[in-house]
Amino acid sequence: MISTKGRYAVRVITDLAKNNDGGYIPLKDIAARQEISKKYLEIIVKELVRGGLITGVSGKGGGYRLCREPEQYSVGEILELMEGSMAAVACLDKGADSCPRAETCETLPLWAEYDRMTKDFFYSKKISDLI
Amino acid sequence: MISTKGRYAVRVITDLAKNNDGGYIPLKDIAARQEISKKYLEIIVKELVRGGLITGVSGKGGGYRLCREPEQYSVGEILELMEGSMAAVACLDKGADSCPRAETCETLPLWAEYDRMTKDFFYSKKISDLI
DNA sequence: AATTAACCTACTATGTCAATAGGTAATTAC
DNA sequence: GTAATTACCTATTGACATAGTAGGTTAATT
Repeated sequence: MISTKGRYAVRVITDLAKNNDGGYIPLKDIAARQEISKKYLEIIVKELVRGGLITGVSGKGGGYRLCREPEQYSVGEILELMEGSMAAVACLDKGADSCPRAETCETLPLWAEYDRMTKDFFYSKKISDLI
Repeated sequence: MISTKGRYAVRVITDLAKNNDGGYIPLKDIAARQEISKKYLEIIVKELVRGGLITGVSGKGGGYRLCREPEQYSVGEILELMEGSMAAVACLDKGADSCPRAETCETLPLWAEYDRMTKDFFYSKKISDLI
């Protein structure tokens, strides 16, 4: 299940795209529009900044801004950044020591197919599709 | 992410389908073949029995058996039984009090589309496809 | 009666989720 | 230079889920 962090992050990026006026948008405004606690959003935007998806500027007139055009953000990369991984099962997670049963496992191909489908879906969805 | 309970349950059903000889298969054998702790599998098969997917018989010569043909088991129903739900996001979970922002939420249609795709995928996959 | 195997209740360590709290640093307006 | 604004930082917390383990009881067969 997709966590609030991932979902809220997509909403933040969407909000920034929709309300872009060329300047910086304070988190306070995003929190108000999206009806999400500003305190919790801080955690999320911090990771978005660290991941290079948005930039922040302190002080009066400061706030956050997208780094690229909305059509260049895929939902997939946002989710992957926030959730750490988009793997459907532990066996397919990055850094998962390859299971000794992988060769004979009858279900692994199923999970792999689902994993591929999920990634294809979210990486092909762009923020511009949501506005 | 799909939990071990869900994944192991699919492996149990698949194992029962593959090793069906008309009789009952003791959990000990399944545990040995699948290399999963018998103790943990007990929890899983108990739920499969309660959900009406398999039947169990105690005593010598006892064990577990499928109730239907392998092609009549969808992976989706197994996962839904074990995980309690297959909802991709909390907003779409059964029993979720409908969000007041549902009408205006820009991301809800995205999650709903993903949710549908996931359910379609797993409900169309049958155990017979895995053997 | 002995054996086998399902069935049952309870417990537990670990980790993640979804936040909250309180403070510091940077930038601008006056 | 001071006040206001805003990002940025560390730490903590309660609730819940996950992935099991432990030990015992009932049921059926040989």
